[in-house]
Amino acid sequence: MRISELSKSAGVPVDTVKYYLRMRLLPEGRRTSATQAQYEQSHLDRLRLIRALTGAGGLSLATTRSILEVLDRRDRPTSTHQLLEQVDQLLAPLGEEPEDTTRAEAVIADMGWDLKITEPGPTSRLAQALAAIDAADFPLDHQAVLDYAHVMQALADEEVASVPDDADAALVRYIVLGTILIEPLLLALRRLALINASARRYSADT
Amino acid sequence: MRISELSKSAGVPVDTVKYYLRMRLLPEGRRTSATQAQYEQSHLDRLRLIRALTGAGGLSLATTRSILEVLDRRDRPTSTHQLLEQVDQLLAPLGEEPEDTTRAEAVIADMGWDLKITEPGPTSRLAQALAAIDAADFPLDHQAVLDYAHVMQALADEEVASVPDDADAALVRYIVLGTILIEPLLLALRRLALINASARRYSADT
DNA sequence: CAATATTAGGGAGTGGAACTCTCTAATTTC
DNA sequence: GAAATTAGAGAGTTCCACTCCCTAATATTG
Repeated sequence: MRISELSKSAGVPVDTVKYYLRMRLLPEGRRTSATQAQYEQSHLDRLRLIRALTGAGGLSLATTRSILEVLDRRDRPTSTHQLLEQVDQLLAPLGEEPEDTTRAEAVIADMGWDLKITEPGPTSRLAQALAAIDAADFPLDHQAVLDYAHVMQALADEEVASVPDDADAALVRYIVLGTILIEPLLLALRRLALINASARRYSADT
Repeated sequence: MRISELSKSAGVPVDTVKYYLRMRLLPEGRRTSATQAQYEQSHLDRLRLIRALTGAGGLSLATTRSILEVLDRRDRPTSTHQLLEQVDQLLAPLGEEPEDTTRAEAVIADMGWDLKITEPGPTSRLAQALAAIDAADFPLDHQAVLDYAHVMQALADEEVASVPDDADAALVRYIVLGTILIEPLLLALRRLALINASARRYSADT
C-alpha cells in the first residue's frame, strides 16, 4: 500500500507517519521509484503498535523505539527473567538523585524475592513510589505495602505461569507487551473497582 | 520561613517555587513587606505534595492544580463514590474520539459492577486500555480481562473497607491520594513480582 | 550606617517532545 | 496532458515545565 493508505488505515496523519519514518520507528518501505514506496501489512501493524505504546502505554517515542528494537532483535535473550529486567530498565525514568532504597529493599527482602538483579531500575522505581507516598504524608505502613505486594505477587505468578513455553519471537513479544500494556488495563480496572466498591458501601450507608 | 528556606527544605529551586505561586498551585505567603513574605509548614507540605503528584504520580501541573482544589474544597462531597468519580474524571486523559466502549461495558456488566456513573471517564479509560491491547495484537481474551478485574476488585474492596469512617477532610485526602499515589506503587510492585516470578521459573528451568 | 544579600513580581527565554508545514523534484493516476 | 501523490528534508509550531533576568524594595551583616 502507499503511504496515504497506511495513514488512513491507522488513523495517523501522513506527516506523522513520515516523522516516524525519519525517527526510525517505522522501517522504510520498499522503494519503487524516486518518489514512491510500498508499505506492507507489517508497517500497518507496527504503526498501530507504536500508537498503542505511546498512547495508552504512555511511552515516549524514544522509549518506544528502544522497546521496538528489543522486539526486533534477532538473537533471543537467554531468559525471560533477563528480558524482563532489560525492559524494566528501558522503562525506568532515568532517575535524578539516587534516592534512598532501604525501604524498597526491606519490602523486597520481606517478600522473599530473589531478584538476581544487576540493574537498579526496578528497585529504584519502588523507592520512588514509596518516597512519593511519604512526601504526600499518606498513611501507609509497611504491612500495607506488603499486602499490596502479595496481591501483585499472586498476579505475577499467574501471568508468568500463563506464558507459553516455546521461547521464540512470539514469547518476547508476549512478555514485553504484557509488561507494558497490561498496566493501563490494571489501573483502569482498579479505578472502576474502587468506584464500584464505594458505591456499594454508599448504598449500604443510606 | 522565607522562600529560600522553603525551597531548600523541599529540594525545589526558588524559581520553581515562584512559578508554582504564579500558577496558583501554592497559596501566597503572608506578606510582611513589599518584597517579603512568610511561608508556613503548610506551604512546605503542599510543595512536597505537588512534587509527589507531578513526580511519581505523573500528573501535569494543570491536573495537579485541579486535584489540589478538590482537596481544598470546604464543602464535603455527599459520598465517597461521588468523590472518586470526580477525581477519575479529572485524571481522565481528555480523550479524542469517543472510542468504542462496548467491550468495556461488557466487562463491567460481567463483573456485576453497578457504578451509578454519570461521567464517561472511567469507562472510557478502560476502553482505551483494551483498544491499545487490541491494536498491539496482544492475545488477551475476555476471560483474562475478567481475571484481572477480579483481582482488582478484591484489592479495591479491601482498600475501600480500610477507609476510615469519619467523613472529614482527612477522608477526602485519603481517598484522593490513595487513588493516585498507590498506582505507581502497584506498578512498581508488579514489575518486581514479574521479575521474581520469572527468576524462579528460570532457576527451575536450569 | 554602609555594603551585601534576599525577595516579590513579572516578562522573556530555554529545551525537550511530538508533531505540522512547506517546498522541490519526480513520478502516478486520471 | 493535467492533476494528484510522494520522498526527503528543513523549518516552524505548540505545549509544557521550568529557568533566567530585571527592578525596586527590604533585610541582614559587618
